[in-house]
Amino acid sequence: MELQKHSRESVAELLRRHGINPTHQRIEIGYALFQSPQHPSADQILAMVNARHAETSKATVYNTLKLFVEKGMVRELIVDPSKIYYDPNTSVHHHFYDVAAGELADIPAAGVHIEGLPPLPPGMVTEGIDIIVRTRPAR
Amino acid sequence: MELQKHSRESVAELLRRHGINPTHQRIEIGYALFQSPQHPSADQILAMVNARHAETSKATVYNTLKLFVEKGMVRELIVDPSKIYYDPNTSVHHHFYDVAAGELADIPAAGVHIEGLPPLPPGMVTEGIDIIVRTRPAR
DNA sequence: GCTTGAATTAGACAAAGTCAAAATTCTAAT
DNA sequence: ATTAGAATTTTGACTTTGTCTAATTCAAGC
Repeated sequence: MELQKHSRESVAELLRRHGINPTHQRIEIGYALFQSPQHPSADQILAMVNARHAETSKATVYNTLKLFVEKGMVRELIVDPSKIYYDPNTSVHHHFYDVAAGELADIPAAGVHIEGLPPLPPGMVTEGIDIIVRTRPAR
Repeated sequence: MELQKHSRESVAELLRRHGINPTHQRIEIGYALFQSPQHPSADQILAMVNARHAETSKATVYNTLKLFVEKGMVRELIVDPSKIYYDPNTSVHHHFYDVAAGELADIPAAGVHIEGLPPLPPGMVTEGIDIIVRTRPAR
């Protein structure tokens, strides 16, 4: 399964498989992302990568995440108006989003059906369908 | 229907109905929002309101939109990682989002069903369910 | 008119992400 | 090993969106 813990070696191999040259910084960024228990944002990845000593710069993190997305290795999640979360699971799935904690949890797509959607606007094709179940703690 | 063209008078009445004191600035902001053919962002509303002459400040637009949301008159749509779009239609519905044009279109909820969602995480309640069909022009 | 609280303003500020140019690293060819 | 060009990273400035703060204005009640 894609979401198993990765070693730095397997991250490098994953990068190569997606047509990405595995530089030191890219491996560290990929490793941090795939090790994270939550879908991290860019600034969280930056903090993780640089936790022990400076490994990489902010711009490199952003540039690298953008490359990962372009190469289809990672998915952007847009649930918060001020930041992007990154999801290493590119298979079709959806999310619970706890708005109080700012945390995402995967909903497996298996068994989830949407019925009754109207036809697309003319001339358009679907890029994806996001289902976000916004949750908050019960009071 | 909620989405019919509004006069400034009917915007004022709508504000009162939502427990909002209808000041001049609030009426102008509400009028711009309800007149917009698209779901506008804050900066678009600011530009519309101030098109002929300075009617209000940026901070007032943001403060006012926040109040409209709190009072349930307007809904925030989060489909773009860098800005919030505002939707005067607070009934349950979903959206097509053209990522190339940055434009939203309503999908009426009637007939739309989601089946197969798992139970919520323990201790949580649903605040809402967003379905966003991301579209792009066909090539 | 005065007072008080609500509303607005203007400019500063913060956060997330981007940009541009310089520096550094990488890679392939010799 | 060296070189050259491409790729990548770095640094600090910048942009955009939204927030904050203190001063000012407005409106309602007395």
